[in-house]
Amino acid sequence: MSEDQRQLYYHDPFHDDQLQANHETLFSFFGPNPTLTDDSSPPNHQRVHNYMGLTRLFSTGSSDYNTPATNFGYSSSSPPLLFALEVDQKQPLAADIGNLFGVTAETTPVTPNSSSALSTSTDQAADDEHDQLQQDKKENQLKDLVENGGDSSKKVLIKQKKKDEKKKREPRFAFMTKSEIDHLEDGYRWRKYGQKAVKNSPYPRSYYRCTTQKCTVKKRVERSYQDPSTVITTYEGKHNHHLPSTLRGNVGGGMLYPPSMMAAQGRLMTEAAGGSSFPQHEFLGQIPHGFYNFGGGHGGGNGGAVSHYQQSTLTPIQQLQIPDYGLLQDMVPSMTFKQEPEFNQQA
DNA sequence: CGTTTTTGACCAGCGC
DNA sequence: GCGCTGGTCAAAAACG
Repeated sequence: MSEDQRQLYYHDPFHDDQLQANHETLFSFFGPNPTLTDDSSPPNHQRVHNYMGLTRLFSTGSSDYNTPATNFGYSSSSPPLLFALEVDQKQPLAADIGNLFGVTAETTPVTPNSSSALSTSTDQAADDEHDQLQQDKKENQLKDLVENGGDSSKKVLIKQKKKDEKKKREPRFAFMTKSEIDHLEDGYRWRKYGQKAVKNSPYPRSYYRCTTQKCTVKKRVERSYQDPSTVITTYEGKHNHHLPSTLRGNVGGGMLYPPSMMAAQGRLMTEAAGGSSFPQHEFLGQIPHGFYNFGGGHGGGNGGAVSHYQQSTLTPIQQLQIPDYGLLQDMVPSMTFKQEPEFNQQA
């Protein structure tokens, strides 16, 4: 591992409250081009292609669109996570995070020993405590209402119940992506339904909804104001459908890795997940042969590469296990993760 | 013409 | 209660 990569790892664009990381899940797949800390360097290196799809990255390739979530072991007791991914792309990125995690349950406190550049764990704990207080408060209010009786109270009660139901949020998973474009292609079709200015940030936040009927998955896309080259994509909910067969300028379900990712020795920032037990695996060796030769960057026309990729035999990694999250390699069969040594040493 | 994006308005939660 | 902020709605505009 290079020093640059180390720097990249410890770059912390989320120590502020911009991401609301304590509610979310952030995963980090930083690549070998640690430009997060040095964006002054022009992209003069060859960007072989700049299109990728996490759809396949995080799905096993099986037809079970919920498999990744299952494999990831996300449950009501799972702490939030946040991925960060360097894509170094100009073309859309595919990122099927929503389907990846396919979550339905609420998040619960994260393990307190999670070392985090994101400061998510302690914040999460505090937040949950706060949530609990709020919940207690509400319960007391409801109790009062019931005890006092009366029609008006009933109405308020109903309203309150509705509120509570409405407030139940799907868990969220946020990805950091080093990208020049905001909305990253991820294999699903999204309709933008809102855009808001973000406090303390010159960059707006966009709100998208999955266009598939009865699918309630949403995602938010915003650019980090601390590192404008980084896009923060937050998924909420679980897709109840497969990838659309027809996609705009995309290959349905196709997964194309950018070289930066492929050579990334993809690593996971594990602090939110308990931070530690990633075995040392190499990633580079699993790049499908000839993968770099497809025509990404030319806009579309990448079916051949997908075909090639899909035909590639990827080395399964059985040992990769994330505490509380299950086997990540089931989700990311083409990738191995290197553990940042420092993450082993809990502060 | 159907779909998607834009954008101002609206609402809810929260802190003061 | 008021103001701020995040999130959503929905009509109009833009797009393919």
